[in-house]
Amino acid sequence: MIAKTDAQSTILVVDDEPDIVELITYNLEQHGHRVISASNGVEALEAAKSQLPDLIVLDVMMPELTGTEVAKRLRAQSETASMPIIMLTARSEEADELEALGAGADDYITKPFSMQVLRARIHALTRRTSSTKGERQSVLSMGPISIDFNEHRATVDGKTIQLTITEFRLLCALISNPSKVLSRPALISNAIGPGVAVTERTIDVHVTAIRKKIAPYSAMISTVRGVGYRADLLASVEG
Amino acid sequence: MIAKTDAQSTILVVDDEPDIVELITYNLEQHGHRVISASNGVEALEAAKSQLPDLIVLDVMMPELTGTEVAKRLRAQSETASMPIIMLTARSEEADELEALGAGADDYITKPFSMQVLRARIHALTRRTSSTKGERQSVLSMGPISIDFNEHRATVDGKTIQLTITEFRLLCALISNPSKVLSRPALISNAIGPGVAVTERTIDVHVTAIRKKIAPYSAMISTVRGVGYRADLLASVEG
DNA sequence: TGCCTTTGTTCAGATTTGGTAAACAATGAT
DNA sequence: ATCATTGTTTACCAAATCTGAACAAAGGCA
Repeated sequence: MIAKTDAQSTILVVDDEPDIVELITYNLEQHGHRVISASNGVEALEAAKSQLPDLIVLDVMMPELTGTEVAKRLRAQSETASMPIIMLTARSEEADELEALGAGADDYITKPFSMQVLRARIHALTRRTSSTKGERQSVLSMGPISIDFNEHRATVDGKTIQLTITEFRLLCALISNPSKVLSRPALISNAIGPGVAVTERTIDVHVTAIRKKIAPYSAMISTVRGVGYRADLLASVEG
Repeated sequence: MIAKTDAQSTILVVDDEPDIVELITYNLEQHGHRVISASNGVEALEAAKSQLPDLIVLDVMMPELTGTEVAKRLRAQSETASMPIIMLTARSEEADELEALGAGADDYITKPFSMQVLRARIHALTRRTSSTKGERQSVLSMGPISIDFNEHRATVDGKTIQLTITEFRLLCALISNPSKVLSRPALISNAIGPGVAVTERTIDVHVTAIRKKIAPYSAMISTVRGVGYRADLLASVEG
């Protein structure tokens, strides 16, 4: 989970101009996305429903079904209701933008646009949507503890502490979900590997090790009896 | 009343020009948002951490700490890492936009902008985050008592109370069914486990324990003689 | 009122759960 | 091959918690 990039997301590109579709498709594929396309609203709705892409890039001006209308219908269907939508348009009128956003679009870009900007916006949106984790930020901190994902290092009060891989991942999982209680199975799945069968008590052993190493802040990882563990700033205050 | 006022969101507005702050504040308040403001990056970081707003409107060009830098630091703190950020800027250079989005902003608007557009984008962003953040209703409240499932934590008048797992589940069952009487067998099935055989009187013991811990609101859990228990706001009013 | 049922409360044994050390296994380096 | 490091399991202990029993209190009813 830690090294997950947004690279694998599937993106549906909808435009009635083949050139535009091809341009976007090519560029996004170059950057590691899986791309499917549609050239009109009806196709777009079908593709969205059957393929469940992670994001839709949707042209507003299309014959028959406009992008706005497509967005509305997507929002009305429970399977696609929360699918991120970026609208493309040649017109930059404020009214158009309001209509698009009102129809349920998450973002609105006017043509001509730079592919870099489109990618940045796709990234911003998928980062938020793509499930619960995966802040790609390289350093994340919680009170006196901070973690550098890239360098695979953790520091307490600015001093580096020596964590093993498993301990590091466990601490990441806990700190990435502040105050949230994570069950032992969830922690195993996060820190050791999904589907790997290990005793739940293994987690306890690692937690003990981490607590020793983050002293004097060991209370930041609190045990929730019968449920799991939680990383929390307040816990250390209260004792 | 049981309904809470999270219908309108709290928004942090950050800009070093007082006029802009006032304009945005006034307009957003007119539309039912709660607004807090900051005039520089340091204030912004403090406010974001202590107030935990639902969204931040952040000017890029500020003395000392730039908006981009503020965004990066927010993303690096686990408490604020997933806070939605809309960047404002006077410049519409592509490089600026990429830098802002790269720093973790969710959206980017160039000045001069229309308040309608800003509101529409705020709406689009809060709609998305409020729906995806709590994968399931993570917090449930009834008067002074509230329960957070993710954090596995119950609070009375904002103060955390220490519940055992059975007490926690029992309270959940009761509060999830406001004013509804739950029989002891139903409570056993809910809080202890379906099919688990325990004496019905065990529930009484746990209810007693809960009542002590939620004092002075112990009357919120009322006994219905011969039937079971009920959690109810009104019960505490009449005392 | 007096009787009987239901509920409140306390308490102690039984049980579950978590902390930790140590044994054991696996992995990787020299 | 040997050793060091890390991961996992196991075992034992301590602590938290559950639960049934016992008794007191309250409520309902004739």
